[in-house]
Amino acid sequence: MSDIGSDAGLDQQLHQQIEKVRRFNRFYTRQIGVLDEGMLASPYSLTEVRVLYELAHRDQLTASEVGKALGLDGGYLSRILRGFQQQGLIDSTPSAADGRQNLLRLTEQGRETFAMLDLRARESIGAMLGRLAAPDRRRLASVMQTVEALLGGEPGPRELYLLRPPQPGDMGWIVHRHGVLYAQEYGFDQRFEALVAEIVAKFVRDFDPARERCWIAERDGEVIGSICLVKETEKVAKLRLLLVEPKARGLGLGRRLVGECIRFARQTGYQRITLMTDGELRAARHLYEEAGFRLVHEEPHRGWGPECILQAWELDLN
Amino acid sequence: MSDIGSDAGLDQQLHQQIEKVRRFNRFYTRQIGVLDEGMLASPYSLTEVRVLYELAHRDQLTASEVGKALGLDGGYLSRILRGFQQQGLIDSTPSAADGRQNLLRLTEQGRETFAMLDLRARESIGAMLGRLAAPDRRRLASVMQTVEALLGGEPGPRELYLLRPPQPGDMGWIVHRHGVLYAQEYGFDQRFEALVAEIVAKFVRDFDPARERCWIAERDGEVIGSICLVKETEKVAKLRLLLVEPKARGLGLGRRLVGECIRFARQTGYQRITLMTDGELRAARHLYEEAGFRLVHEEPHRGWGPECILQAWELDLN
DNA sequence: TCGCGATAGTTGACTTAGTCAACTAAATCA
DNA sequence: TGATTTAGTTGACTAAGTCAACTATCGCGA
Repeated sequence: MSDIGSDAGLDQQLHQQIEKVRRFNRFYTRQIGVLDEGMLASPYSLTEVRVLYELAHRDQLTASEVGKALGLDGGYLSRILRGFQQQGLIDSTPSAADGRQNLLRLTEQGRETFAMLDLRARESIGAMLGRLAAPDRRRLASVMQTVEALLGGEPGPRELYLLRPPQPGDMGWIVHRHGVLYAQEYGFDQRFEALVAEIVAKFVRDFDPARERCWIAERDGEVIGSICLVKETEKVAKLRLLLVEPKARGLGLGRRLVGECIRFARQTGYQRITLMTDGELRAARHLYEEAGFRLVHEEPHRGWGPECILQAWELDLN
Repeated sequence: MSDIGSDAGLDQQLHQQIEKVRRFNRFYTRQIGVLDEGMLASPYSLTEVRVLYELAHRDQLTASEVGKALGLDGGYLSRILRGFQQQGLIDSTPSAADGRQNLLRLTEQGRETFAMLDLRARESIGAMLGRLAAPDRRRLASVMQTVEALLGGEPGPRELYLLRPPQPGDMGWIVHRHGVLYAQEYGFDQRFEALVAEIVAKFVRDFDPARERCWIAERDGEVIGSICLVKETEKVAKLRLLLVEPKARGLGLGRRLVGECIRFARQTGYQRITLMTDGELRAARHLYEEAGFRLVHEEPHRGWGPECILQAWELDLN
């Protein structure tokens, strides 16, 4: 998916964003420093506190697990743990399963010590939050979650996707995303979005559950695609509102959606499916051809800003 | 720090917020660690890089100013600066004004060295941002600024939100959020969402730029509210599609939106504003009353699932 | 104008935090 | 069975940072 263009504008925007992030990093480094200051009063170093944290939150850990979790040097960690043991904060029992390992757990005293440190950390953050008004606090928490979600977003091996019937909000989503994506990619204006809104409204208003259907594709709780099949006449159905989010392209979702429509149309007794599309939509065109649709008509159209070519496609279901 | 009320609820909320902040701190500490990793390859320690940063960004600094800015120990800093001087990165000239001070500046070579380090830092952040889609990047930058503003305790009147004309996608957003929120709060079904879609479509189709308007409220690149004023007759305007996101309540946004509409209606020469609302919407009702609207009619309605009471309100201008 | 407390900067002695490499003992694999 | 890994320990080392004592200068008030 090559982006719109490598404008100098885009580039400059990225630079500004980088500067903002750096600024934030400097700021937050200092902020964390201030918050950690409280820990300096305790006889434990920051690293030691983090080790205690790990031990308090997962039981029966081995030294190497702690080391891996925190990225610590083995030798360093070994000494920290010996110190803890001498102070009676942890006890270690040789693992039955593996003679090389020791299983570590906080003792009662260790638990108390950690609780005290934990409380202090909470207090220091509580004090920071206390300086904010309640709505600002809420906002801060929510906004921090946003940062985490945006950056932590391990794309990883995610679920494929799920097709489901529409729920409240989905119809609006269809309008919203059509508006955004067609503006971005073809420069269509609000009139196009309004047309989609009308189509959607009509679909819901005149909905015939026996002969019409809408599918929403969802992945990780996020809508990533849509398609509807509506009745045009008793024998002819119309495919509408096909959309696949750019970030969900390449999953075969488009093909799947079109496939569902065709299957449903056959099963419901239609003899033909029609659809309208814009000639510019390469990916969509490819999908339709692949599914057996034929281009039956095209004409220029100029109602949404830039001129485009409206195409009518048909598929006979014999 | 005695809080507003020692509700268990408030208290628990604060605790959750504290946990979120701590979680964020752990997360971001690691994040910064990853970003700083690149610096490890250079012969300069993180502190040294920060000192160079200060020197590069403000000229004619004295050692103590740098020390204060970064919270460094004087002795430590003194040695770092001597090192820089020996490597030819900075030169220091005794201050004419104060014989104790030395004015520090980067040499040409120092400037080059810093540029190299700075580029590396930018690249590492650029790589991080590069993994995000453009809108997410914008959002991240903006949200980080918000964290900074909230914690930096700039008492200055910071930009709470921004009102702007609609862009592609916004109309769909209005439909989407109406659908979701009214389903959540009143159990309305898709027919309500469809009605909103129709209203929106009609608004765009028949839009009269001179006498109609729509405002979108945005915060951190995220839409948080909307309102439209449409022409009903030459003398009567209708207020529609007022929505404030739950998480943006308490900012006075609703009042502001209604206020904008009234101001615009006056200025445009309307003599009356009407609106329809549901009797259940307490917050909205309060807003309208406050703005001077009177309830002129109500009747039960049952087209969107649960029964509700449709109310007509009016405001005479002047 | 003298004197005193504060500030700018330096230096030596020290601690803390963390790294590296060599080692033992147990586990795993071919 | 022997070769290789892995868990954990230890000693020697370095980098990063702190602390306190010191000199030189400044600025202010008596």
